[in-house]
Amino acid sequence: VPELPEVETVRRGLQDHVVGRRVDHVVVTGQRSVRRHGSDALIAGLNGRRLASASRRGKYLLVGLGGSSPQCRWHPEPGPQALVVHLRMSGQLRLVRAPAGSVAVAAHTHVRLWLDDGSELRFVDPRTFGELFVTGELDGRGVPAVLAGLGPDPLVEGIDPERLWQLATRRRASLKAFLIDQAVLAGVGNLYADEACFRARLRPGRSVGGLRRAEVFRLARALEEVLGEAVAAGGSTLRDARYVDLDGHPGSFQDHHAVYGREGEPCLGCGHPIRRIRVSGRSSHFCPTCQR
DNA sequence: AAGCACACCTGCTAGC
DNA sequence: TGCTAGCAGGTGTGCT
Repeated sequence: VPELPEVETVRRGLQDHVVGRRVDHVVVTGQRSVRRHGSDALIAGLNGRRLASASRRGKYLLVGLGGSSPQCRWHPEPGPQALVVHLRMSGQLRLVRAPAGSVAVAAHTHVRLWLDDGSELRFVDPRTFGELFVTGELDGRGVPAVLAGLGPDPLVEGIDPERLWQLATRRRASLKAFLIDQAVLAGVGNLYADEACFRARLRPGRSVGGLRRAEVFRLARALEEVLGEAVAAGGSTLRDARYVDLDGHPGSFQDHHAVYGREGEPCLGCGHPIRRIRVSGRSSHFCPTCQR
């Protein structure tokens, strides 16, 4: 559920309240959240480091690390490093500004970072799909090598409709599968794919290779609009998957969903009941009269 | 070789 | 009312 707009909202919170702080102490209580390189590597990579920047690529958060760069056996490469965070399905980053240790620790808190201003950054994740790791090997834009397979980020690089059209014509898969493919665009997930399809008046089950050029261009515009509005609204917070920002506040874009989570409810455009089907294994919502 | 099924998890809910 | 089976989905892997 956390997709580009939700992760971007968390990024902005980090930018405003965490960037510039130094990590004084790291505690890992959930090994699965640090499974990529292990807790020793995370602690060694973060201890004493300055959190120098907060960027994002797709659904990945990238916190640039400054300050002393320890030559340790876990991060022998010289040059810049970054803390990479992926929230996956249920991960949350929460900032506790009260004196460290004075606020009850929520269930499923797996990593705690004590910062030099007395605040504490916590990683909470009931389903433990999310992860944190420190990596070197950043390219010129500060993107880790492990994320090299991601396509352009709609907010960072923008959406090139011509490129989207070129990619679409070579495929036989569904429009839904195309949109949630992170190599096509980084950051679009099931929810915003459905909302963009509604705005472009295209059914998610359409074969993407069968789309006309004008339809793909319409899709590019729809994606830009939906993602932009969702970011402005602070993302979507659903009933079950309760995404919240750094301060625990929900987003409000769920109040503007046209189709997602609205099965059986009237289409905002024509009143016809919204339908839900499975496309490429994903729950897909659409209006059968407005979308072709 | 692209495209698909499946595993990984826990919390919520629809349906007995 | 209480229980459980099923569903939710991002990504990595493995199979076709």
